[in-house]
Amino acid sequence: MSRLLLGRRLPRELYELETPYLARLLLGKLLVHEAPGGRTAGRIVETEAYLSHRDPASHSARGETPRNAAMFGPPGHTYVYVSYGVHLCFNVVTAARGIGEAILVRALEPIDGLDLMRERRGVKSDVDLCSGPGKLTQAMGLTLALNGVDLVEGPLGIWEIEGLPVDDSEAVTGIVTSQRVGISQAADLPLRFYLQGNPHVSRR
DNA sequence: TGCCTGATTGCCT
DNA sequence: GGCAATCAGGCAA
Repeated sequence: MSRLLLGRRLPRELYELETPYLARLLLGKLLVHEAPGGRTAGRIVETEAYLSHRDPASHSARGETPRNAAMFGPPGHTYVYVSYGVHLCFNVVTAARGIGEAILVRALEPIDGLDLMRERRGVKSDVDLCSGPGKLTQAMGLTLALNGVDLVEGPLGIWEIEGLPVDDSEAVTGIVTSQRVGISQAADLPLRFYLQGNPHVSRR
């Protein structure tokens, strides 16, 4: 996918933008992982914002612990954690160091390295490769070893690409704002964002 | 120390 | 639609 050369990696300053605003801005951007086994990349189609102490659903709401320490780290780094003891969730740390805000990437549209994704996931349909937070970490080969790493440089990054090919199975008509998925605290806050009509969004 | 819950997924009925 | 898998953190005792 030589188109990558036409894009630019998102700069540090971008990750200091207001978290809900940035969650919308990340839609359509490309998450790229250069792993030893090969490159995988996916277009971000669904995100959720998690705020600091003012958001009881956020891992950071009760202060810093060894588990959520990366969430309090510098912006533009990752926060990866184990969910339900089984799956991993991938977050982008935002706001200044010590604040504790992040964006959960909930779904990707597979763009590059599809064969490697299929191998890792072992599913029949390509729609099942990255259509959920636990699915995409598996498909992209993300591990706990990538918790706290820098997205501005290194093997894992987010790119803005000119003319990125888009899934044409359904027309994308805009950005939808809704309630976050799978939480009970502050469930009414409109902090989930996804591309309307995109078949890779986790819940339609 | 022990119990309960959860930013989920996939298999079973 | 129901439910098990599987484990770390939070909180009660």
